[in-house]
Amino acid sequence: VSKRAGSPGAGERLPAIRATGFLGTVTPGVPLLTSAKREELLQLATRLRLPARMVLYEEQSPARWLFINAHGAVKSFRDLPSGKRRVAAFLFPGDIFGLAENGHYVNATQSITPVTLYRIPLDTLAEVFRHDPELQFAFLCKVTHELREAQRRTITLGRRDAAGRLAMFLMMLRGHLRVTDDDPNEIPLVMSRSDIADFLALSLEAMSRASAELERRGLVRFEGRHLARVLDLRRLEKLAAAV
Amino acid sequence: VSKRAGSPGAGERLPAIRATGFLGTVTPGVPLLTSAKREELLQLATRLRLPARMVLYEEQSPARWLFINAHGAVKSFRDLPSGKRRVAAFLFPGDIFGLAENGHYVNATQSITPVTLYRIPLDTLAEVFRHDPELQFAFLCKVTHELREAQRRTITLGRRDAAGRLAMFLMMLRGHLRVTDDDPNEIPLVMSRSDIADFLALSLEAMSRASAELERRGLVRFEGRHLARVLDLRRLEKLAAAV
DNA sequence: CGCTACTTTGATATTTTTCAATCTTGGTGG
DNA sequence: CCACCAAGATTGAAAAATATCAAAGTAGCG
Repeated sequence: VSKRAGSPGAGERLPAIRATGFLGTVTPGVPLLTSAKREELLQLATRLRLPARMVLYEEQSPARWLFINAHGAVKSFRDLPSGKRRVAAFLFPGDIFGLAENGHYVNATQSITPVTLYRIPLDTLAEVFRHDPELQFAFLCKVTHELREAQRRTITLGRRDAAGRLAMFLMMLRGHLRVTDDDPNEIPLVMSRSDIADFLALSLEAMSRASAELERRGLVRFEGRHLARVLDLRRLEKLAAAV
Repeated sequence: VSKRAGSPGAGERLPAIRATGFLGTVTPGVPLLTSAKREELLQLATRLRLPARMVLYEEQSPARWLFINAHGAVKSFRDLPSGKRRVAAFLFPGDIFGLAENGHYVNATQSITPVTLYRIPLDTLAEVFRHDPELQFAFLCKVTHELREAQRRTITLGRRDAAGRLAMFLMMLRGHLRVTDDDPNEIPLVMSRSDIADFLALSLEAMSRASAELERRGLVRFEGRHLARVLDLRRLEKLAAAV
């Protein structure tokens, strides 16, 4: 088995697709694809390493590739006529993006950190799906997984209170931590406050006040701009769950 | 080709799956499944006819079937600890529901009107997917389609103004009208105001005031509880698009 | 060390929620 | 056929929360 384009660093190989099965047949935590299948996918993909703040594609531009995030963070967003911006999703390693609608991307995407991506031509993918049901099934599970996350988020946004929304966001990020990460109470915040505000549909100021409130109540401490330390998980969970 | 369980009435056959492809290869409006494939699906499915207000399954209950809506309307929802209810989706003919997470349904579902559903055992479906990539692909497109709708909704909910949210909802419903329907300006509202409020994450009162505002501004007239007549499509679209 | 971008804080305005009461409508039974 | 009932829907007034506008404070980076 040859490694293409040199030896990727740790965490930069084609990652397991992050998802849980929808049939109850897939055990959580078990990768959806065997390593053989992943190797097969690799043959189709081009690896890209890109710096932070790079626009991957624009809203409504013609869709040619599907992307798999292997390392780093990407945001998917839309700019509204009013000048507001809504972040549709943050994409972490193991996440897929670039699913299009009638041949056009729906959201714009931009790297937040330096990223490593695998890029697969959509027509190739369609062809592969025709011949490889197992591979397609992995994608189906993944998209289903993302659909559930989107629905969950819908419920998040239904909340009135800014602090509760932020709590849900932090718990969401915490859920994305790899088990290998050192301290599960340290939540890295790769994105800016402004990005979080756009994600939670809050004004930047409301977002800032919400984080101040979480600190005041002793649930979380924000250490610098890029780390949230959970101080009282029990109460943070409770706040995130409620409403 | 035999019709099982007698001759279904119009609109109660296994419907085309409502979706647009994500590869740009599927022409909008063209059914994802050939009639042969639909017939194949039929062999696996059980047809159910149920009255209005029937609970199809509870939140977090073990998932055994996937459902395809053939006729009528269903709501998918979650009840929150506070007693509030959030409607995750309204499901119309051609919609699929019952995608589970680790073997359990995520939302509860209830029929709004009398419905005709096709029910397919999940394990059967998994088996079929293994052997029939084309059929699986139709489902993949459908789930992708629903993911986009969920993301769009996320943006809807990000709006502050109740009237704008209601306008977006009405435009969404209008998009679901079949081309065969008589007057594209008559939007049937099968669900209650309360359901709409739960869908838009508004209080019932705010919902009511929002509809009053749309009427006052001459965009829509609500004729009885179950019909919205669009009076000024241009301005309604504008209101729905803005922000 | 200073610039620039990002973030926080303060005060006011706008909007929605909440609580309470009234009004409609559709269905039922006398 | 009509009156009544109950669920659903509307309206009003006060309370709570976020948006907005404005200004000051921080931190990262060259």
